[in-house]
Amino acid sequence: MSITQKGPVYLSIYSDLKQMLQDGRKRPGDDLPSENTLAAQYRTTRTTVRKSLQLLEKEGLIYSWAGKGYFVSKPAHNAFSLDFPEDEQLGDSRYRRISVIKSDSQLQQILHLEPGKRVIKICRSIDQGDLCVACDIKYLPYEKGTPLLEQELNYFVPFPDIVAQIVPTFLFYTELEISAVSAPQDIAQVLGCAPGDPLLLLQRRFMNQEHRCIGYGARYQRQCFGHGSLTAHSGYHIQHD
Amino acid sequence: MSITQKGPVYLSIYSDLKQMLQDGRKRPGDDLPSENTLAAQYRTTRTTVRKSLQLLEKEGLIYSWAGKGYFVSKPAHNAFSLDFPEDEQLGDSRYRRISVIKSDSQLQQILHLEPGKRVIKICRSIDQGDLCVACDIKYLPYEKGTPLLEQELNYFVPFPDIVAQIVPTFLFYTELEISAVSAPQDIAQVLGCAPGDPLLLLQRRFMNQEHRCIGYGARYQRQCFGHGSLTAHSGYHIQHD
DNA sequence: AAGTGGTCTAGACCACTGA
DNA sequence: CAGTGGTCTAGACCACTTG
Repeated sequence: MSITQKGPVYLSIYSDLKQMLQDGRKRPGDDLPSENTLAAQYRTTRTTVRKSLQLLEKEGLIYSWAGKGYFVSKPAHNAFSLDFPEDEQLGDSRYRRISVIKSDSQLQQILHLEPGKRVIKICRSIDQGDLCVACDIKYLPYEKGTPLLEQELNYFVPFPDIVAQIVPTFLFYTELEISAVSAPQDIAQVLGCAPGDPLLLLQRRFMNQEHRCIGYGARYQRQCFGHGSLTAHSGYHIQHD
Repeated sequence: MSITQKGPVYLSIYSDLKQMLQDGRKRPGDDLPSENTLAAQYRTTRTTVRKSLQLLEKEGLIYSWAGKGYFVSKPAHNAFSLDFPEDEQLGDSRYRRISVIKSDSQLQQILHLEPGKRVIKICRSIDQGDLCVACDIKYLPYEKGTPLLEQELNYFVPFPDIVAQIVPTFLFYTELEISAVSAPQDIAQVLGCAPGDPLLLLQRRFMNQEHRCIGYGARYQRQCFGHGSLTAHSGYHIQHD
């Protein structure tokens, strides 16, 4: 039954089964051979067979139902994975400015700050050649006596890593909001585009476990030459291609 | 050592270890107790301990290095998951029109068709109350003699499911491209907005295993009242909250 | 050489689904 | 009731890393 002969047994079983899904021999909703059947077929034990099946289950290709068996699942073609490019990946940074400012009411609301509390503001413009493709404003609550932070800001440290110095990296998550806006006057000037031009607005909110925002970043991104758009993927091509 | 007493042993070990990550006792780069150590601690076998560790590994919280041990990984705060809302989730469909048209050169390029080949064109507008929030154009290569397809198109079948009738559902994946555009004349008319207004343009390309586009959809989406933007998430809050 | 994770065996008992 | 998956035991051998 096994075509693949090299490597661990459980990988042979795994790829044999996966092949059956990929060439349409097994379709969504169909059932798979039982663990015992497979164990007999491959002359191995249930433990090994289970390892193969759980690999497929983890990938979302199949699911199990105790007492019934394994079944082919229906792919979720609406679940996308998206890689958010850091500024550095997007282009070169021409303009960069860090300042500590008094928070206004809007910032106080976003970052849940007491009035008068100060925030670090990081501005940046990102170029590709002569063209400015994006500009970026980030805000962080300012805590005095975090020398590390002040050090790091002089280098090109990705924003999540900066946030991770305030809160341990497992204790926060990120929300990304993607929208389209007309270029405001000041942004248009930085980007060198006309006010009113359509821009992608990417807002990142870094949230702690209590779901409070501990860091905020807004990137205005311009459309140009195949850049300036975001791409995401769904389906089973990414896994092993 | 175990705090959790209910349920399977491997879940106790799992949540104990996870707790150590979440409260900062173990930080990215730190090593974890060895399988043998844990097995002794919990008075169980390596097999059971491995099950716990592989759960954490699958979630991306830790990784293993044969011969060395397990280590806490650095979270990828740039990897987002995004749920693409189907038309039905977005609002009600007011306008809907299906037609079979001759492909022009642009469509032929997108869908890799021979000249003259016909395509199914599905137009739709999506409303929330009195407001049109999005409009949507989808293209599919037209194959005569697929009565199923023609049936389904009269109902509200999600686009991926329609594509799945051409190609088995495991044999294609989706690419999503997100960009910002100025509303073209015709789209503006449908949406009831001014030409030139900023719109989110969401283009979906359904690709087969040979990376050829077998279905295309473009949605122009308008900004309004907290709707009209896409949100994505990254980090470890989604898993078990 | 001792310890680590990776693979695998040959059993066991359980709760559950279905005829 | 026989069959299924879920959990677990108590071993084994391997390749690898580290002192």
